[in-house]
Amino acid sequence: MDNNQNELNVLLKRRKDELTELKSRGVEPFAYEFEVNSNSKEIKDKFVDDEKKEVKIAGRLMALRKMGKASFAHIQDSFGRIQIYLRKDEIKDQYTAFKLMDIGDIVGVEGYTFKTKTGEISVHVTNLTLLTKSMRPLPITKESTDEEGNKVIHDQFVDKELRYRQRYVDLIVNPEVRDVFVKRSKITSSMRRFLEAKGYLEVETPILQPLYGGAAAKPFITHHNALDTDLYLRIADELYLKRLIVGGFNGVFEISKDFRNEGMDKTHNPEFTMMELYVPYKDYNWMMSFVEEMILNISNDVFNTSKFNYDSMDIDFAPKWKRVSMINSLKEKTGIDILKADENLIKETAKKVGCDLDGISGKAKLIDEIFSVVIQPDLIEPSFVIDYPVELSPLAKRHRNLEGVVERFEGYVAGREICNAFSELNDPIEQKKRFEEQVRFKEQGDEEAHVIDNDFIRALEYGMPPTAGLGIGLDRLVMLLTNQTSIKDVIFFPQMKIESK
RNA sequence: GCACCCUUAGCUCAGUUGGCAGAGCAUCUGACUCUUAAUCAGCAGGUCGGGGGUUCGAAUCCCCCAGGGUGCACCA
Repeated sequence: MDNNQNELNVLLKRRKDELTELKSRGVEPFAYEFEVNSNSKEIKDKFVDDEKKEVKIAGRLMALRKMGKASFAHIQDSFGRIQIYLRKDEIKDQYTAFKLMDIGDIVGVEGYTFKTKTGEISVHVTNLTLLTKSMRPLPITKESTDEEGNKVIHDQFVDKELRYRQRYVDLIVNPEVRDVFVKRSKITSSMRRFLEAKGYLEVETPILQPLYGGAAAKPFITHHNALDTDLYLRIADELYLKRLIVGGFNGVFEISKDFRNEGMDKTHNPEFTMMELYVPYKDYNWMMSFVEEMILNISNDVFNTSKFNYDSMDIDFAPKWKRVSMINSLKEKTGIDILKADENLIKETAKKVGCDLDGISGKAKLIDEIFSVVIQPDLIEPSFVIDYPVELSPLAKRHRNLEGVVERFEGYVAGREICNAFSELNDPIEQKKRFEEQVRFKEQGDEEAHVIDNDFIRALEYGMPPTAGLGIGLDRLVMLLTNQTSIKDVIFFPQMKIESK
């Protein structure tokens, strides 16, 4: 990139010249360390009027107001911004060096706290050390305060492409971006603590797999040279985690990346983060309560509330979430019993409710499609949709009472799916039949149908206890809790096309 | 994958009917010891995303390409 960079070259050259000039004055432009004993936030929080407290802080110069023999500047550290004040008569040569510094340079500041006559808590500099000379100009944004005291940002750095490709710049100049990712980290660690406190073991299973399974999706294919064999990047953790339940663990979970070779949009990135949990001797009813408890716990832990607003929708994670039977709700909305209806009737119904049937075949997929049109958009408050057609769920256990459905639920919030869970199928004979059915789907052209995993069958043959399993898409959960409508805004480095030139 | 929209200075954006490519900020020069979107004066900065076409003349109209965004399709 960087086409047409004459002007940019001028700016880069200027900074290079300054670097040379600083070196010739004996200033090391890339220092080795600097010990701090405070930060921008702590200084502001603990400031007492008339107290000149000695502090050492470090940060990036983000605004400069040079006035001949005295200057103000704002430096930004990982906690925020604070103003510094420098006088030539006090810091002498360092003031000359300061005049060669730019927005973007990282400095170490020694000084004492004070309040300016306009009331801003600041640091009066007694020693200024250049820590890193910035060789490239940052996008300049400016902040002001309107009459109501709200912060107004001018010339905000908004180019989506540049922000995603150069996330480091985005993080420097758009503080709210940083907040989202801090929240993301806290959500993940809160979830991890919750699961560990319940006594479940965090494990790691293969990302490179000779067979892919556990979900309906197209995989990425890669090649191992020494084994001279193709391997798949995992599309789900499920089948390996269930092998570990066979192995006797009292509950295992994994938080990690899955990969699906499919389209990209506001809710899909080719690599995404999943949390999968498997707990022996439990079923999907137990898991529903568990999800309610876990999500509530995370929202209270990280946000101190169970109430959120997502994309103008009010959401409350306080239990108990609504239970919606897929079969019954479809009966109510369309008047047909989808389990008894034949494919033609279902197809007619699908057309009637306005489904786009391109590329959709088979009873199960038609049902799924009708559901997504007539039910899903109304699931704003946290809800569990329960009891799915067996054809859609080859790894789930048949319902103990209802014919044709499995014990499965998906959690929906704000019309979006956030988790998927079931009573796990542990009958190896039936599992084999279900896999064989998937193979038939595949032969009929369903590219996403499961492949048969004989080692997994073998594991089940040794005996897997009744088990409840759960998958939560972390990225989407983070989107909900941080009110982001694009998955790209909760992933540091979303997948982009390769930069040309 | 399909449709539509966007791409002009380092950043944010104007640019009329096709008629000399503009502003603010940043940079540069100078002034300025409590400023805060600092201020004041001056200078400079462009292959208008790339390529082709129409035209006396294209940032502007047409075609192709690239990147990005949005919607649809598919999926979690």
